[in-house]
Amino acid sequence: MPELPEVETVVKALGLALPGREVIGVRFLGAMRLPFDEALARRLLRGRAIVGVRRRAKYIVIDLDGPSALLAHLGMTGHFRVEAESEPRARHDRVVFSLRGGDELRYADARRFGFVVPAGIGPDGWPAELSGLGVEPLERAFSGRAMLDRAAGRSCPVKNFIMDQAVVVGVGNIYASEALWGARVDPRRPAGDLDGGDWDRLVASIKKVLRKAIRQGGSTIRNYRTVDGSEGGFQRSLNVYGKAGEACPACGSAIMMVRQGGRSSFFCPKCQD
DNA sequence: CGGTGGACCTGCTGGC
DNA sequence: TGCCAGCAGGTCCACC
Repeated sequence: MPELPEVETVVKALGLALPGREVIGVRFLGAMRLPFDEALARRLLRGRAIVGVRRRAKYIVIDLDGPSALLAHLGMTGHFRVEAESEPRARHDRVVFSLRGGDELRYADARRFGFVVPAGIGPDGWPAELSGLGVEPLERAFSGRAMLDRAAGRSCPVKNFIMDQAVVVGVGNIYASEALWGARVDPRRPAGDLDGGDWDRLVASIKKVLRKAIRQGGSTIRNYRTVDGSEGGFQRSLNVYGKAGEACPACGSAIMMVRQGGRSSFFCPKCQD
């Protein structure tokens, strides 16, 4: 489900709803990718106020006062809701945090690829679990020059390379295809074969696509919803993702789909080479 | 170390 | 109408 724009949208919504709220109870309802230590969570969280919500890569960090936090990843189908405790539980609710005042923060995840866990904050200001991640794509350090160097000698397809979270974070299957189309780069080209001009265009395209998608609240293709249940809007701006056989918006050629690393890639065989 | 492919899960859709 | 293959926005691990 969620790539950087979707996670960013969720973080913004949680950031409006949660800070100042005190956690007074934690319930683990079962079946998550990572086991949830309910006793530890109660000890770390109960009686503590949420002070902020931030994003690193596709991870969500919910900070509490003191050296503790909740670390979450939405996987493919994870989502948070903040609603009154009187609202009925959803089928796939996994963890419920009771907040003083009667609301609950609920994490639900049908496919269980995501998780929420209590986490400590390390000396770098982030949970230790987040070490080893690549550069944030909207920061200045993510540049064509840096990517040209990073990709030297790499033979994997450029589409897989830009989805490698150890290289650059936040780019997933939708925005990889969209950014490559915008930069007119064939997703099948070996990453190490791109020249400086290619990388300048591709990096600019990634930034542009992600920024626009953030402005539109992410893409809702099927599952994704923000915290209040509303949909994103960027699905209306997609040029190639999910559009095999349709006309390329730039040249009218039929958009092609190929499998790369077990994922579907969409591109225009005429514009992208 | 780098590249590839499968595993992990459930739910929905499209074709027969 | 009903069934089933195939596919889904992510990550991790084993194997070459």
